[in-house]
Amino acid sequence: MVDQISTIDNPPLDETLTPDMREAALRLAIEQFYFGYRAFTVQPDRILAERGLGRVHHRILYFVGRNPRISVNALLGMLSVSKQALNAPLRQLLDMQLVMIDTATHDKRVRELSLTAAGAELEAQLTGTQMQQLQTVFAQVGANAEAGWRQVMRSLSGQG
Amino acid sequence: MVDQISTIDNPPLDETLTPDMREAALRLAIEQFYFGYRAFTVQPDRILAERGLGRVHHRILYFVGRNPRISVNALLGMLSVSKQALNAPLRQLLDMQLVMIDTATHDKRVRELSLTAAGAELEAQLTGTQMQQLQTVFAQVGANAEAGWRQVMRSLSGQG
DNA sequence: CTATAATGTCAACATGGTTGACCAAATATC
DNA sequence: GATATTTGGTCAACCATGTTGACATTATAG
Repeated sequence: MVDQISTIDNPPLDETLTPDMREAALRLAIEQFYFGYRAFTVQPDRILAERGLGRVHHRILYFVGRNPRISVNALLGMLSVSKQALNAPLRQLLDMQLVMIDTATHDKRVRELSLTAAGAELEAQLTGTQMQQLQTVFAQVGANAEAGWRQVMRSLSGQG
Repeated sequence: MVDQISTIDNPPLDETLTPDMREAALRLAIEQFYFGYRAFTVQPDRILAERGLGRVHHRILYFVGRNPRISVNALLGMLSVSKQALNAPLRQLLDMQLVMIDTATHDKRVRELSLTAAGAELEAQLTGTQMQQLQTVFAQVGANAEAGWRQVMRSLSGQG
């Protein structure tokens, strides 16, 4: 695999390739995806570990930060986890006063989640490392490559 | 977040953006990365689940397939896990006759791993769904966007 | 002969997830 | 107003995946 990365020079797919070369190119892409994603999660994981938190907490902080006053149910939907899986880490974030909870005025069953100032600060730190990492890479490869990357990612996640 | 995806039209970064817009663009990229990667692992996970296997098994099958006669130690290095973590799933794959083991001729301590025919078949099926997914997306977005995506991924994983 | 390396295995533990069951409070419906 | 449904919380049992530490085996190296 390291072999492939060094000997095949990151070829794009086109119709002139033999099936074998096409397969090799696609396998290389899979590996780049895997290692790229892994590299992308290293820094936040390190910061989280210092506070005894994990990736779940990061995801909660991220989505609550992006969606202030989000309901528990809506958050569950975004994270695609069960409420039981959310319960423990969310309660932990509430105890640590990184997330705060309010009862909705329109429906008193609904609990609305928001970040506290401290929570927003931690979230900014976590996401900041990833934003910086992306910014560095985007600066390296240029706006054209960046736009291509976005297009592929959007299409993959079904938004394109 | 869905809001952002639908209202901001996937802007590339450039120096004319305000800091706020720059941050929004980078956050959008982070989300695309997260959801894109998640979408990328859904299909293999489904196939694996049918056989009672997990992602670990896929990773083992993949790297052994790409590196026939790989030693246990080398495999550990690629997966970045402890030998204890590898032990159980690897033994399972051996028991299921998807991976086979040989003693190296040059050093009888070393055990060399390869896929059996059945293992190669399953690996091809698993990786095949991902290759097809990528191929579809690449065809949709064109060779230029694909090349950009590869550049970004390579740079992220530290190969560029 | 002894030290080191490659592998395998056992135990204890942490994390993050699942499903099922059940409860309370608030709202919706008949 | 009685009843059903929705939202949320919690307990328990379980599974998958990972960790570290300790120890044994075998083979190679010095």
